[in-house]
Amino acid sequence: MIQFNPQDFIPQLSIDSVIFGYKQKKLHVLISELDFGKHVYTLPGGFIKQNQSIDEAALTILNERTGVKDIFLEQFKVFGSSDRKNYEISEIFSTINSSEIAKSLAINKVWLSQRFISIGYYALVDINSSQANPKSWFPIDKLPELIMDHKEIVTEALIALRRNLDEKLIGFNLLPETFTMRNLQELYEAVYEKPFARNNFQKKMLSLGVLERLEKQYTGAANKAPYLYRFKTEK
Amino acid sequence: MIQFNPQDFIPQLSIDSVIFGYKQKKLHVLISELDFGKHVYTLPGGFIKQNQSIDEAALTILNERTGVKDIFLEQFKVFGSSDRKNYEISEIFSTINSSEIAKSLAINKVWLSQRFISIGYYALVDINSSQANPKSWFPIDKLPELIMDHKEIVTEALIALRRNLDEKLIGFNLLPETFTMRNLQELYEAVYEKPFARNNFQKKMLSLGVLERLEKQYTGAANKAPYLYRFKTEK
DNA sequence: TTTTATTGTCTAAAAAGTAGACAATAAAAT
DNA sequence: ATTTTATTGTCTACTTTTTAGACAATAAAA
Repeated sequence: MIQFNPQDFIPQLSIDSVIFGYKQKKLHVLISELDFGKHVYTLPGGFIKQNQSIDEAALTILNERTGVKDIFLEQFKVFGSSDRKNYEISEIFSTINSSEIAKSLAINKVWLSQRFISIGYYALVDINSSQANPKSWFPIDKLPELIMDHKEIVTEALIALRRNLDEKLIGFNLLPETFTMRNLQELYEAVYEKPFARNNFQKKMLSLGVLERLEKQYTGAANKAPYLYRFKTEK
Repeated sequence: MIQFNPQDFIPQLSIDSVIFGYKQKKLHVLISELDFGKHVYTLPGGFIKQNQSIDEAALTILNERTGVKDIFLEQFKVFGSSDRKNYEISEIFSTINSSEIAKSLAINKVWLSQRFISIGYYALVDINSSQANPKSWFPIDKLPELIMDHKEIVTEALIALRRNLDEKLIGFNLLPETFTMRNLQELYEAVYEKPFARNNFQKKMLSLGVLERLEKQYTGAANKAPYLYRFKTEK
């Protein structure tokens, strides 16, 4: 594991990422829990190396936390109020998860306690193919108390997700490789927090021409087996 | 005029703003021209004071350049590629328009030649109520060669504008206080670069319930006089 | 008084979205 | 083997929205 060295990073600028996952028919968010005396909850975040683009920096964070690469990731808003400081010096702990390194953090306390402007990213991952601790996934309506403005960042991320789910057809990133139409509908219902009519939802999705119909899924349930679908990459 | 003092600002972070205006039935963008030896064209930009929010900083830039305050302004994207440096040290000149201060710039050359991450803002102003030099307004399809990635920033700003024009009903910011339905339609046609059907455009706009119909506008033209409209603030 | 260029709005047609209905089916219950 | 139950896939009708065509009203010039 590497040493945290302030001069390798861009000062006063951070990245906070809202990593969305989907399980138990609910939208979840990946939260870092830090235990130093009291428990503190934060969004996964980090800093930008001098030789790294902001997208690469965000990808690095995502990769560290979930083990997933090659996933949907997009900046959505910058949080830059003038009083945006971490009075608890806690945000930084969320970016480095080794107690060994914690010692050197004291040295960097000054660096870290400056005002920070943060670029918000949101990511969509399939929880099943993620290596994050399952306990780190919190239902979006049952988040713990988050530090600083992280709650607001989640709220804004959800707005961005809703705006893009339909338009950019990114929902598939939250599901496993194959899924039923019902799975997809329940995902939409979780994101928009409202029900969709089954018949019309199916018609709409099929009309988009982005779903490939596969074999049927026999689960043993006493009813007609649904088709599995896969998101068409390209031809 | 104030002295530029690097330690008052957040390092390696800038703001570039795409200030849109509308005249002669075309969308225009405000461009700064810098003459040091050869002519260089840039977007109006600046830096963020340590005690300023990013929105305040963007507003300051807008105000300096156009004299307009209380106008629509919104961040739309961060530009953060790892090689984003100003090899010509020219971007900075666009942020300070006094040759007197230019001397002190040499001292800050190191500060300014670092890699910069830039927050893109776009603004909508009524050109008629702006104090900017009319020659600084360029039609968006006839922009001069811009430094760095400023051309790309304009392209992204236009995408953001198109996405929001309908949804947030912000187009009125580009027009004078009162305008005819034809004015409004031509604005939309300029932004989207496509024609709209006159009858249906009018029906649609009126159905939104945000326009207040005023008296007729008699211009002396040999035809039926159109109504003037005003954007309803609130009641 | 007639002509011309535009404006405001009406109606019909097409497209998209919504709601109700029902046959098909996988497996459990009889 | 037959019936029952829960769900799925799709069809049709209805409603709303969007698009296209038409035309009377009008301001000022001819």
